Amino acid sequence: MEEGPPLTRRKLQARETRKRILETALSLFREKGFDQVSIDEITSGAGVSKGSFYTYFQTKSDIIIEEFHRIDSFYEKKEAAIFRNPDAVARLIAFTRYQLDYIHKHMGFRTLSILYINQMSTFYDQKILSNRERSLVRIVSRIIAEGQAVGQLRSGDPVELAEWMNRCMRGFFLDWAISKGTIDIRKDGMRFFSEFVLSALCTKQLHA
Amino acid sequence: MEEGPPLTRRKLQARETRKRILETALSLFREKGFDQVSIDEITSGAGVSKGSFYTYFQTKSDIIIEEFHRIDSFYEKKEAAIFRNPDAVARLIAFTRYQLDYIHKHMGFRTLSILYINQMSTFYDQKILSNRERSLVRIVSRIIAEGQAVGQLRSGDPVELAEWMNRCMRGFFLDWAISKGTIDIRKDGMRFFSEFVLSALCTKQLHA
DNA sequence: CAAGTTCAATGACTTTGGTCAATGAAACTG
DNA sequence: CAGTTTCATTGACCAAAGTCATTGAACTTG
Repeated sequence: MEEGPPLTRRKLQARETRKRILETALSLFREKGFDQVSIDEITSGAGVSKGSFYTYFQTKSDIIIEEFHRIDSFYEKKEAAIFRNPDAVARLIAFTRYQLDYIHKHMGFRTLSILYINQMSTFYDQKILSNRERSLVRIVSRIIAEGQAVGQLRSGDPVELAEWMNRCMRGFFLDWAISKGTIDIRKDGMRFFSEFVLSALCTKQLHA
Repeated sequence: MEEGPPLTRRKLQARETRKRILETALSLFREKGFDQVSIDEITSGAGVSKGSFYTYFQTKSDIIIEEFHRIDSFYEKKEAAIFRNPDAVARLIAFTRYQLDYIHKHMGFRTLSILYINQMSTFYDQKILSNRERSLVRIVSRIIAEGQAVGQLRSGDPVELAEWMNRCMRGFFLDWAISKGTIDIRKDGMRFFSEFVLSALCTKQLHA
């Protein structure tokens, strides 16, 4: 999958150090919460110096970013199940349900906040959220394209429509993050999606 | 408008101090940018101690929050002009154009980032963005209700629909903030709104 | 108006995220 | 294998946000 870099002993050691920092940090975050963990705590826990932390990560929240990428492999894993649904609308609903469940179960609003804050603050942007290469965009735009082919969904560039749909959901996640989880992510999220966002994608209204 | 608290000399002095801090801070932010201004700089500029800053504001970004409220009086001022448009769709488009223009001209993506970051971080939430009392919600839900009455817009609770619409726009602003202003807020924002969000509000599709 | 209370204001102090010049072992090179 | 370069690692250092015990003038009370 990846190209093979020359794996010298040094590189191996470096990779090991990076991994140890990452895992120590994640474990501490899980235990005490992001804000309650200092970088000194992470590095002394991992048995490295503070400087080492910064050779591998730009900021404390970069650790969270690293974890975030897992969501895309989750989508990949669910792709087949999503496409087992009969039509585009059912697929989009299934997709959204998986998304809400995953974020509810594996991320939480605090992590999502950190992610958004990181993305707004950092200048060396990794363009994580709006990267068109993401599985998120790939899967949704595929569903949309197929829905258009059978006339179930409105016309327009499928990738752009996927971005627009995801953007609306991002608005929901932002509201959720700001509400500190007060909003019911699964119930309110599904309602917002199926009652509102989805209808922007359909050629006719779903609801009388 | 406000109830009259007993205005002792002390309270008067306190109000004056608060005002001086606020204005010094805003002026420095405008001059050098939020991140380039330290609290020490603000307080020494205002001729008060650092502790004073924290008796009036919880964090540095609270200053920005204070400014943010101006946008609602801007909406109020534009309300009449908005309602001069012939129908609900035209009004919603006009509203959105004013919104995008205002944010483009008077806020900028950095200020918006700070606002969102503040809202996600602070625990003593002032619930600024999703507060149903805001003019933003009042005006939009009024447009929607009138649009429903003449059958131009879909049915549903106007306040909820207004929140949903605003949420979608918040998604756009988040993307804009993350893109560091790379996205063209007025062009792309109008397109996103009129081509996508708006169609979730209409009984029939606008575009063939 | 004297004694007691409030509270705006202070600034030294703590915490913590982030920097960077120095180090030396590992990796090249001829 | 001696000389040179690379680069992971270090930890003292810095900047700046945020805390809090203390102060004393402004207020209240009897």
